[in-house]
Amino acid sequence: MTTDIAHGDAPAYRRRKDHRPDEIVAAALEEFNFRGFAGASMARIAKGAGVSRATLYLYFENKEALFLAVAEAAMAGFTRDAARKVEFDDHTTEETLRALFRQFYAMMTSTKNSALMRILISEGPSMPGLVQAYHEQILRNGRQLLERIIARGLERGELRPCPATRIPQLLIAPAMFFAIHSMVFGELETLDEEAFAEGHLDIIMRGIAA
Amino acid sequence: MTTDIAHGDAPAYRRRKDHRPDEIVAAALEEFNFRGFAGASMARIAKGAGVSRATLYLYFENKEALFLAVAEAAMAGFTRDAARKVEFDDHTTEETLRALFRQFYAMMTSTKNSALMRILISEGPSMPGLVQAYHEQILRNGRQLLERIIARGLERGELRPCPATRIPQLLIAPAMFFAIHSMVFGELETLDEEAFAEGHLDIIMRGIAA
DNA sequence: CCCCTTGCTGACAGCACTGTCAGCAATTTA
DNA sequence: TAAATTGCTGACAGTGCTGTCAGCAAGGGG
Repeated sequence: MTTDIAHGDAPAYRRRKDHRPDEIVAAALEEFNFRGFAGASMARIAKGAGVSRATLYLYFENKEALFLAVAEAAMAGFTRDAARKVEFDDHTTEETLRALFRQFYAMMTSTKNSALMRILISEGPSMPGLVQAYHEQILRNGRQLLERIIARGLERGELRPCPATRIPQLLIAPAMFFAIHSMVFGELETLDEEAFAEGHLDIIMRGIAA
Repeated sequence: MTTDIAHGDAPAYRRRKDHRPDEIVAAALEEFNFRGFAGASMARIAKGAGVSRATLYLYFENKEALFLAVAEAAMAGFTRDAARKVEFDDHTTEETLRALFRQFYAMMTSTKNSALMRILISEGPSMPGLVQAYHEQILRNGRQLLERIIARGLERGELRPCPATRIPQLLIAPAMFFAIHSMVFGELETLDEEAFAEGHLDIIMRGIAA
């Protein structure tokens, strides 16, 4: 009856102390993403992780601690991915931005980041600490990277000084829009990522190029 | 002790059949926005509306019906505001877009629309009907309006055919980004709406102008 | 002034979910 | 193989919430 390898005396459970946390966090991410914090049920998370409900409390103090662990893990994944730095010394600003955007679109549309964004938007008001952590750990670095690229572009005369070069968020806004649009309306109306990203870069480069 | 006008025999409640629904919906919007559907409590909504919990069930069948009424009301408000049509026959495409964007930013950053967006993002996965209604009632019209403006701009030779003119979402993406950014990070980092909108228009016009 | 209609409420039942705990059984050690 | 360790579970208590209902009282009609 159990899904075990061996026939015969099937054990009711296996002891797998070091695999549990990740499996629980993964199941929890899905549940929190779909139902939100309040709507999530520890029972469903346990089921998803293939474990009893009480086990969750062996690894996480309570529901909120598990939630924070999920968010933390998603953020860690984000910064880890972003650590693949964009090398831009040898390239034009356009080439650099193209590479950055490509990487950024891939990251933004990953299911993990979608979940993280949804969680931030949904639970932000009741968990300001989470918002602050995201802001400090992720947004700040992203903005600084962008500012460096822009500064270099201006210095080299490849970009013109304009309102947009003073508000780096303007440059990546369409990518975030795309991610959220896909997340919310993906089932109803699929935007072509390739075409969207290409149009995005096109409009940006024409808009800020010298 | 009651907050009534007259002293003396203060009535415990007043009968106000025709004011109740709006007051309940208003209180519910706030609660749903802050806590999400699952986290919202009918007791808190009742308190916010200055009414007993049982009264909610006189006007709305259950929590979900109240939630849908809230969403419906927010959407109605949205389309009503948008009905102030942008007259663009006599103006250049840039002037038209400028007027449209100004109106759009005002709408997007209103607390009502912020709440609607948060609700859509949070509860969308478990309430696909809501997403579809928003998509049909609001997004479709907005996109068509934009497409008409773009078509006229191309016709007049004020815009150049480019990827962005084929994906109208690209044009308004920064405004939606701004709304969500303000909603989530408004307390930590305030973007200047005026400057952002100006930069947005600047970059767009340079990007798609002929 | 008194009665009738009905908007509104307090109290009740039922449910789902969180967090806990004694004890079972999978695995390790001797 | 037998004993010790400990990862894991089923069952329990407690809580907060939704939806219901008999009845009170505000306001209108006679």
